[in-house]
Amino acid sequence: MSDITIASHSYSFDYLDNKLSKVDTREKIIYLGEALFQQFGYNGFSYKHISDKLGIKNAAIHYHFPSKEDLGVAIITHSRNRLERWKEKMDTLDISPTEKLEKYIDGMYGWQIEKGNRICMIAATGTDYFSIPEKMQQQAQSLGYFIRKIYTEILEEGLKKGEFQFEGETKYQALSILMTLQGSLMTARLHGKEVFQIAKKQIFLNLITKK
Amino acid sequence: MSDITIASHSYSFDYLDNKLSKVDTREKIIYLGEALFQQFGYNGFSYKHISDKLGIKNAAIHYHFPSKEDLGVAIITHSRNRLERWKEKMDTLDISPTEKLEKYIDGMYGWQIEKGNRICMIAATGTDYFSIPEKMQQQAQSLGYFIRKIYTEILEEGLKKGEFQFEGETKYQALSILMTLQGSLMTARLHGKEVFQIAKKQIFLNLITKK
DNA sequence: AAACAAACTTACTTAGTAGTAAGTAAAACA
DNA sequence: TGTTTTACTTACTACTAAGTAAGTTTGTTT
Repeated sequence: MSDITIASHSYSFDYLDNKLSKVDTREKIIYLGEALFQQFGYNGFSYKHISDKLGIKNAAIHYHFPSKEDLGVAIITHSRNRLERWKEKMDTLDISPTEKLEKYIDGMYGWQIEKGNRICMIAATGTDYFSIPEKMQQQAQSLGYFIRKIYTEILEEGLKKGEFQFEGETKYQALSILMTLQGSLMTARLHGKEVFQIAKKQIFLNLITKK
Repeated sequence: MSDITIASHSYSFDYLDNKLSKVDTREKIIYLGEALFQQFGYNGFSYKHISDKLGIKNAAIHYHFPSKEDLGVAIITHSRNRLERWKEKMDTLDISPTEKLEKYIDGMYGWQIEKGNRICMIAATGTDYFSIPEKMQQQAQSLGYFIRKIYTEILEEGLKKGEFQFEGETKYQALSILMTLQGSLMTARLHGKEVFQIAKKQIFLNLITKK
């Protein structure tokens, strides 16, 4: 039984099973919570969805995360930690800005489409912004700035090396690219996965130096 | 009493009062429902929020809209009708593609930021996509294609008249612009209204012919 | 004046939500 | 070996959600 039903929409979490079986309950809750949060929003999932899926009782989740706010905070923290660890690994690679940008786009956005039509953490917190606790809002803000910084640095490097060419300030071009990617994950739900590939293609077309 | 509180976030609806006082209850419900939907999401608002604000009982809303699905459908229909009427008016204006694009961006996205940090209807339906009724999903899809067509036509005209210059297919550039605008409304919640202006600026920088 | 329908209210049901208090089994510790 | 701690379960509470059935008021039609 690897399915979960929310609002008559049955969703498969098979892809989580492998990971879930290897870690403890606390981590399982965060993993599943993260997926649910990015698929159904903060108001769209409950402790029961998680406990049913994990074969435990809802009180068990309250043991690990007394309030939903605690869980929400843990989810964003987990998401950020994973991104930071991944960035460290990426930084050791000696690749061109163009390759780097593509790896970042695929690593941060591409897989979310494949794995259950998720939207990114910034979009997930953004849409529910006025109904999530203040702590989560602050975390999301900070995560957003962190991501903007990453992309600004990549564009900066691409400019210097002459691989990229664009108008306006680098940090604003980076922000613009991120907003496009955010929007593409959402639009992909309505109009299909292809729109993400289209977004990616247009981003590079608008960026790569014309010869 | 012009405020409504959802998840300890009090929100002002003053700007609706003027309009609300002139129309009947059914229309008031749709007006307010639309605002709430775009601010808090489909799962984030209830009949009680609406009835409290309008000084009626929740059953009164059920009289006009037996199920929440009926209300949701009415909200998207209303949103689409307004856009269609507005487009008809816009089509009579004899303005350049550049001016036209700016008017469309401000008319469809700009005011949403000012009036209660709304996200656009496509983003609102996209984030809650898996927990909204199928009818709403279909309507949202159709509305999305309609909007894409509008922007594609503007870009097409701009290309012909030599005002715009961009890489890739016109319909994909239009889609890319729309996704950027969508993302900007969401990011504006976390990082402030300025990001919408930045998005707009970058869109035009990437579009306007360099001399 | 009587009948009817529109637009509600009152009062309720059912189901789901976050959260809690008290108890339990097994592992870790002293 | 006895005690404490960890990780739960059982069994609840308080609350909010959508939705409904029956009654009430008000205005309109016949």
